[in-house]
Amino acid sequence: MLPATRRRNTGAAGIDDVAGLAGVSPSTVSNVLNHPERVAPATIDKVRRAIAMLQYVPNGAARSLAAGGSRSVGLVLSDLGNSLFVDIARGAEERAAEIGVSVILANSEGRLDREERALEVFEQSLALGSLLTLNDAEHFRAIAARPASRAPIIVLNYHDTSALFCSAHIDNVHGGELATRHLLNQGRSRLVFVGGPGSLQPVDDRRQGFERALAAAGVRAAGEYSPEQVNRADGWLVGRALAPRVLAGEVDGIVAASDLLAAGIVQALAEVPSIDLPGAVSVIGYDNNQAAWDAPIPISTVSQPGAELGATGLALLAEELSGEPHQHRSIRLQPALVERRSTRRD
Amino acid sequence: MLPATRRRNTGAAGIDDVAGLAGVSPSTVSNVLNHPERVAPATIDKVRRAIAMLQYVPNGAARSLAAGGSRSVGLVLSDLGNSLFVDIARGAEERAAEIGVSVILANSEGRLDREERALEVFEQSLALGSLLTLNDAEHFRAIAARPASRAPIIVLNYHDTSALFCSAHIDNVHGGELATRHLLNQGRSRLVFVGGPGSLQPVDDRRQGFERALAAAGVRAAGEYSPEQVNRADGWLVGRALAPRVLAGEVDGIVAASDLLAAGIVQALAEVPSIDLPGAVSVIGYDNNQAAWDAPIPISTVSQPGAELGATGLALLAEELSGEPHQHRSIRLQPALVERRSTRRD
DNA sequence: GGCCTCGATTGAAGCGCTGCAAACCGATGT
DNA sequence: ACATCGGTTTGCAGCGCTTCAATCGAGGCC
Repeated sequence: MLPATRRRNTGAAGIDDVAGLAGVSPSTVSNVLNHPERVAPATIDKVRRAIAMLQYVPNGAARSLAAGGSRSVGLVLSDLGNSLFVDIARGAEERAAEIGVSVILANSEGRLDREERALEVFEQSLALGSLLTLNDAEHFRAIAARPASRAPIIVLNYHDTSALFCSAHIDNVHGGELATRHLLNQGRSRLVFVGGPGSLQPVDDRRQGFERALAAAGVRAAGEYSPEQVNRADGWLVGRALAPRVLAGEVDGIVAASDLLAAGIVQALAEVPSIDLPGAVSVIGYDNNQAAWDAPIPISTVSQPGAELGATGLALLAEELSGEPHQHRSIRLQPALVERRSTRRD
Repeated sequence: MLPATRRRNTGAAGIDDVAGLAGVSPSTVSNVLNHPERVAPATIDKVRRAIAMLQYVPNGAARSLAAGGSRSVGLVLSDLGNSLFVDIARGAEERAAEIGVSVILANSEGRLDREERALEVFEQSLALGSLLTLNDAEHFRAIAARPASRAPIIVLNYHDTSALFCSAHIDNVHGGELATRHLLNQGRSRLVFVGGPGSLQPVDDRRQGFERALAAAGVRAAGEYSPEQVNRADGWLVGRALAPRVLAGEVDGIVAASDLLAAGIVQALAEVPSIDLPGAVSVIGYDNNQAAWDAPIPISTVSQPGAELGATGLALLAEELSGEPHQHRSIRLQPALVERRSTRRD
């Protein structure tokens, strides 16, 4: 077991040592660090030199305590394996750098306990605020029910009407429509939707988009499938189940809620030699993951502006922290269709 | 621009409020939080109730300051897009949970400035220590040259003999041998190695393994290629260059330093109809990324125990923090061969 | 019954830094 | 020569918590 804390008195230089060496008061050293504009250039120089000489590293805890806050924001990601979240992190980091704060990350694996734990850690390290990616109503409620934290939370990748938080998300309903309309435009009319557990908001929204697009076109769905998960193995199973229906001409287009799912489906379908893909059936995925790119038959998909989502989240946080009178709001970003071979009818 | 700090006096409950409500002294509340064994059970109960009632959240900065340290460790990852690093994070988190600390992540994108910045942030938030993934000697030197930080640093995915830090890495030389021997065992003898910039230690080690395996078999290499990067596009270019040599029978096996590279090569080769793959040429990658799985022809690869690497790093850190007399050491983990279709000769 | 012991509790002293108001100082205006 | 005025610098009072020595009280022992 680790010792509860580090030893005190690590012999490291403190602000007083720097002040002594530079021949100024500790306050001046502090000012050099935090409000250089108030300090005469010559003094800044002296102090900087002393800092370098002593290899002084300010104690962040003391700083945060005295100042009442830090210069970092937390970002809780629900799936590091999904490039969407990596993009979110990149976008947030870029925007953070612009306004001079740093981003610290945590990985929740989509588990509520870990989401809460991460928020707690961020709060305790006095983060200015936290961005949290969420994808399910139950988690949202749990987070909303938490004792109001000191620092604001921005919810990403989830939308609701409660206005409890600022939030930003990508329009999955529209994304679902985009994918579905793409197939309809190619003359497909016997479409099925394959989505994971309906409790995941993004998946459910995509399904709604699917239905909406069909309704607009006056077409009836040829079915919906809900595997337990949205991964490749489940996609493969669904693909197996779908193969006979494709052969029977009952299904000529498949809208999948994720690229992994789509990749599994394509793989299963490709194993049946008599199925011509994409001739007889179009498959479209969602997310624009590497899986879609890499597939034997590159898979059409809907790409999400992850970096923009991260940047937007950070901007919302900055806005909320700015001190201006603030009204929670929700920003919606739009996904885009990416056409590849799995939906090309030559 | 953000305000430098949060407002003071956020009306949130403090330890004194809890103490007041529970009818004990602040010290006792602190003891309940940090040394419950010193407090009478009945008192613990009272205090816990008061904490819940007031939704008290201890101020981490004050805690860290007073205690001289926090309960979290930092982990700087160089490429969130590569599943190896995600695995490292998972392994480290799991091990951290076991010993009751939390892991905070930062993404360096393999850039030195960001590596340093992240370490700084971790230090300032008084992390117990940091794990840092590194992959190039220049960065290693820069980190080693840093003013000695308060908290220990463990280097991951890089090895050296300096014993400046504890470190853990995966034996890339052996991995390279594994890959190469696999091709040799299948009767391939005209092998080329395709690796990225030699400055990347993992890539260079894999190349060494390649050479060592050839030397042991008494075979001469049919060439080495060093694209700028180790991504798919560069792989594709190399594949193009290699195609005529494959057709001419000069090359019958390709050892690539990454799966992305291998995927690009396979793609380029597959575009030449007269090349039989894997009949005429075997291709093997490295990393066991999704790219290898997903490829039109699934690519054999070398899988790395990323989670184990992360867990090992955390164990080393715990050891170094334990206070026992400590000697820096370096742990080497072994990769494993994963056979797929790209090297199957039927 | 008085004295000692030991677990439980407490008061006070910081942890290292920042913010603020007061102090300082050379320059300017009259 | 003196009051005034910005730009600089400084001393002081905490930030909210932990720690440690000191205190308290209830048994236990002779």
